Formats: sequence, C-alpha cells, structure tokens
Amino acid sequence: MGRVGPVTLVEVARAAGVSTTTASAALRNSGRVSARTRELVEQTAARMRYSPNTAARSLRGARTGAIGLHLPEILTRSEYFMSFVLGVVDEAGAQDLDVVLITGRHAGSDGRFHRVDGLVLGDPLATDPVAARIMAADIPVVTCERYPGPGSAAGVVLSDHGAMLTELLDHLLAAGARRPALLASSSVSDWGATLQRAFLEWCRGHDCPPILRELPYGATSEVVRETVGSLLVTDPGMDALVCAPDGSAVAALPALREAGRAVGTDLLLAACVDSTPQQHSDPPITAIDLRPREAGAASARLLLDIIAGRAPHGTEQVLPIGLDVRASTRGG
Amino acid sequence: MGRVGPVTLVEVARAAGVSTTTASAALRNSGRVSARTRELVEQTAARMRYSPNTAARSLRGARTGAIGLHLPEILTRSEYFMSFVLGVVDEAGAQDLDVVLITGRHAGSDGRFHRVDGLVLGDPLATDPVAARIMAADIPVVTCERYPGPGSAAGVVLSDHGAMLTELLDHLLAAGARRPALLASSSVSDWGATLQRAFLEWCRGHDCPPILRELPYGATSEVVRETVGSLLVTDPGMDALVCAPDGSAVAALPALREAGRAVGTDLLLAACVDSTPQQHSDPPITAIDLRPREAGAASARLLLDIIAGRAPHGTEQVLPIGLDVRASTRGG
DNA sequence: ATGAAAGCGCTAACAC
DNA sequence: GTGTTAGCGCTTTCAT
Repeated sequence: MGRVGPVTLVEVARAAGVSTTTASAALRNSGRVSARTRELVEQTAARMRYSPNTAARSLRGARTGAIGLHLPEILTRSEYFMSFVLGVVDEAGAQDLDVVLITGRHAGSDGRFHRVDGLVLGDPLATDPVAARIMAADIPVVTCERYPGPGSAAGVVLSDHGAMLTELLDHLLAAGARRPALLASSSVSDWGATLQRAFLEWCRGHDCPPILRELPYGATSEVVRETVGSLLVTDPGMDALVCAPDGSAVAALPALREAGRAVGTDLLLAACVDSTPQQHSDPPITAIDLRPREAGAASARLLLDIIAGRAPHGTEQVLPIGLDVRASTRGG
Repeated sequence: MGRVGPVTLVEVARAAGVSTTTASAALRNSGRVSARTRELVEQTAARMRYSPNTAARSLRGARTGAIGLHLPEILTRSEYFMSFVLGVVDEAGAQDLDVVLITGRHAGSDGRFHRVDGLVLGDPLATDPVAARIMAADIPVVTCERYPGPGSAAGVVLSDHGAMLTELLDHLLAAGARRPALLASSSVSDWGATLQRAFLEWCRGHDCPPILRELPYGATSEVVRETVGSLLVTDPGMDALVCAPDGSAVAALPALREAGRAVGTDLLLAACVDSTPQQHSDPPITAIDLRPREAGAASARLLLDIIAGRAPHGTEQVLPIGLDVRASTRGG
C-alpha cells in the first residue's frame, strides 16, 4: 500500500488535477500554463516534496546536468587547486549543475564521457594520459591554461604569466637584484613553459646570464632544498630567487638561511604561486596571485556558455592576475 | 543519413544480430549468454565504440552510479581536505562510481538527493546547514568523524583523537614541558570538541591549570598571531603550545619568535593536523598525522558497502592515526 | 491554455 | 540460450 520511492511527476499532476504535460511545464516556468495553474502545481509539488528525477530528465533531453573536472593528480596537494575546484563548483552550482571529479578510471576505455555535458581541465599536463583522452573525446572541453599537447579545446581560460613574471623581475631589479635565478616548474604544463620562456627572454634583454633550474612536478621539499643549495654553490652571485612550483619558496627558505643569506635584503625571494603559509612565513614572501577561485569559476562559466551556445568554440578568455609584494623582496 | 549522437545498445544488438536483451546481458556478464555470443557482442560493441547511457541505466534501475561528497566550505583551504577528497575519489573510481561535489545549492529545497546513491560528509560541522539537510535526507550517509548535530549517520569513520592528543601531551611532558597550552579548534566539529575534552582531562590528571584558547573556524593567520601573543602575556609560564586548527602552528611560529621564545627548546610546539609546510618550517613541527587520504578512501568504501548491503547500518570504523615527532618538540 | 501519446536507452519479466 | 515486451519518469510534438 504505502508508496515506495520518491514522488513522481505523474503523482503530482494527478494530485493537482492536471496532466503531466501541464505539471511539467508549470514546474519549469515554460510560459505555457496560466499563472493560476502554475501556482497550484507548484504548491502541490512542494507539499508532496516532489523533486524531479534527473536521470529521466537527462534521458529525455540530451543533458546530464553535470560537468566533469579533471586535475593533474600530482598537483592536488596545492592550495591553488583546492581554490580552483571551489570556483568551478560555485559557478556550476549557480546554474544548478553537478561537478563530477574525473580520474583515470572515468575515461571509459572507449574515450567517451556519457556522464557529463562537458569537461573542465585544470592546468593540463602534456604528460597526463587522462588529459589526453579528454582532449581526444568528442565533448566540449575548457582548459585553464592551454593544453600543451595535440588538439585544441573548445575554450581556454588563461592569464598572461609571461608579462607578470616580467613585472616581477623588473620589481626585483628595482629592489637591487642584478642576478635573479628561476627555480622553474616543469615545462610539461603551459604555465611552466611560459615562465621559463619569459625568464630567458628577460635575461637576454637585461644582459644577465640566465640562472635556471627546472624541478619535476611533485618534487619534495628535500629536492627543493638540495637544488637551492647547489644553486648557491654554483652561482654564488645570485641575489634573487624566483620559485615557480607551489610550495617551493617556503621550502627554499631554510636552505637560503643555512647558507647564510639574509632573505629580503641580501637575497630577494619570490614565488609564482601564492599560498597561505608564505603570507605568514618569516619574512612573508612576495608572490604572484593567480586568483585560482576566479579561474575555476571562469572556466566553468565559459564551458557552460559554450555548451549553451552563448559563446563560440575556440573562445579564449584572459584573466587578470596580481602581484603581492611582501617583505621578502624589500631589498637591501 | 549520418548517425547523430552516441551508439546505442539497440544498434550494437542489430549489428551483432542478437536481441537487445542478449546484448545487454552479454555486456554485463550476466551469465545468461553463451561465451561465443558474449564475445561476439563485446567485439561488436568495441568496434562501434559503444558505451552505455548511464541516464537510461539509472532510470531503469534505481542506481545513479554516483556518490556525493560534502565538505565544510570553510575548511577547504586545507591540505587535509584535498587529500580526503582524493581518497574518496580513489575508492569510488575503483568501483566505477562518480563523485559529485555537494554544495549548498545541491540539496534540493525538498531535501532530496536524486543524483547520488549516497553521501560522504567530511568532518561535518554542527553549524553547517547543508550537513544538516544531508543528515535529514532519506539516503545513506557516511560521516568522517561523528556528526555533532541531531540524527545519526548510516556509517561513521573515525579515529581516536583523544588518545592521540593524550599521547602527544605525554610526549611533551617527557620532553620537559610542564605547562602546555592548547590553541583549540572550534567545538562545532566532533574533532575539535574531542580535543578540547581530552586536553582538559589530561590537565586535570596532571594537576596543571588548563591553558586553552578556542579559535573560530577559518581564523586568519593574523588572529592566530594575536591569540598566541595574548597567550604569552597572560600565561608567560606556558612552555608548550599545541595548535589544533590546520595551519595555525605555522602561523604561530613568528609570534613565538617575536616574543623571544626559542621553539624546540624554550617552548615546544606541536600541531594536531599535519601539512607539508610544517614539515619544512624552521624548526620542523611535530604533528599528528590524520592520514586523510586513507580516511577518505575508508569513508567511501564504507558507504559503498552499506549501499550494497555488505555492511550493516550503524557501522563505525576506527582508523589508526600517527604522531610524527620533529625538532619543534625536542626539548631543552 | 491544456491534454494525449510517443519515446529517450536501458533492464527485468516472461515467454519460447 | 535467446527473443519479445513492458515500462523506469520525464519532455516534447501534436491535437484540441
């Protein structure tokens, strides 16, 4: 006797004394029903605690009501990506869409993604097989930063990291640094590669020999410290250090101290990704603010615009980023 | 002429010269079809790049193929939660399920969650309205740590934080600390409340006046520093500081230094949540390792077991946690 | 402005 | 061992 399972549209319609068609239209504001009817149906639905079955809805339409989100797993320790995720969820939620996390398993062996209407790729790596499958799939994709592999996304959200690094290097120069070094991030991401290019370019334009060390993704703090240590030995003239990998600036700090360098005066230190710990390290570290939450929201918004046909394929959107100058680059 | 949309089961069946039922069974290993037929269908499906429509599947069955995951937004900056998420995704992916991130918007105003078969709640706060709606919903829920509000979850994954804090305090005592203080986390989470209780209990047992300051969730580093500063003024005899909120130990460090305390000798410092920056701060900070990735995986596994009927409702699972002793509690 | 009916792709009864 | 048929709950023509 007792009902089993959730209330269906048919039941609501019956209770309201209208057809399912009318009930459906009323609940979706289809402008088809009279105000009176709509109100009646809405109240009936509310009273019966009706909520639409999304599976049925997406079976009928061609929409799943969800977008996928893939992040390079190796990077997921970072605060940057957590904020990015929140941005995506914010924006998707505002349009009543779910966000499904995509890992290696989800890319069906056939390379199809039935469960989502589109995909967001956060900072895709050239070496990530999941990213490659996603890019090859026949589904709208928005990447945050360009995908460095073959193929192109339906949309791209990016920032001018080259210009920002140049600005940072100019700032260091103004603070007295003549021999900046770059602790670079791997060039398998577009971001990492762009920073390396911009650095080399700047050095060429300022007649200083480029001091650059590339760290692989996921390098531990130990590796960072060792690398910084060796940098101090091979290039003792270095008077500024720009750290690209998230967390590497904080990790570099003790190594610089041990070598007897006074950070902020004797040696300037800056980071290419901001994070809470480096705002409160001693001294606080100057950093580029990538605005990850905004980037996540913008990526989701662009994807949804493309899916809905409000934005054309191939759209590229540039997001402003900022530079937070702190004590670590005050200068002597 | 050209096909539109993805290949359907009907098409595969037709191409293979069998009925849709047989095709369906063959692709799901239902043990109904002959090995020969199954192979035929599988190859046909693969050739046609068929992949099942999950919307249709969940409409027919009563499964959505996804679980929801809700985290207290205020905490999402922390590395702990990022790891927790990865644990959940790992485990769900292993069982071919999607993970949908649940925010305020998703809890349909009616309190139903059609899009998921169950929900994981990471460290639910008594004050979180979304958590409350989830707990009230008619759907299996597993919480990581107990839900401090009314109602009870179908399953709980937890650790013995009280015992671990006691162990930590004993360690501090052995290292010479006689007057430990607790920078407590808000008691709106079960974890935060448990730590406060255990601390007070320990103090009572060791005849020392409890020095305790509670920080609200999401307290900024500035607030942490101010609180530590005031603690040093009001309780100058304090010789050890245990910091509960994620990130607060690192933030406390400069405040302690400014006050002229030598961390690791003069004053011992420890954290209740581990994170990368504090492993490499100067000095490295002793911390409780909550094993968040394991906790996430265990939560998802328990949820799936409950949904599948492999585990009874009301199951509680205790997860071991660890203590990583570092230089900050070496002692004088 | 409203209703009847078809059908999205799949799986579970029920035949044979 | 395999095929036929009836829906899952919804949206969408097409009538009225």
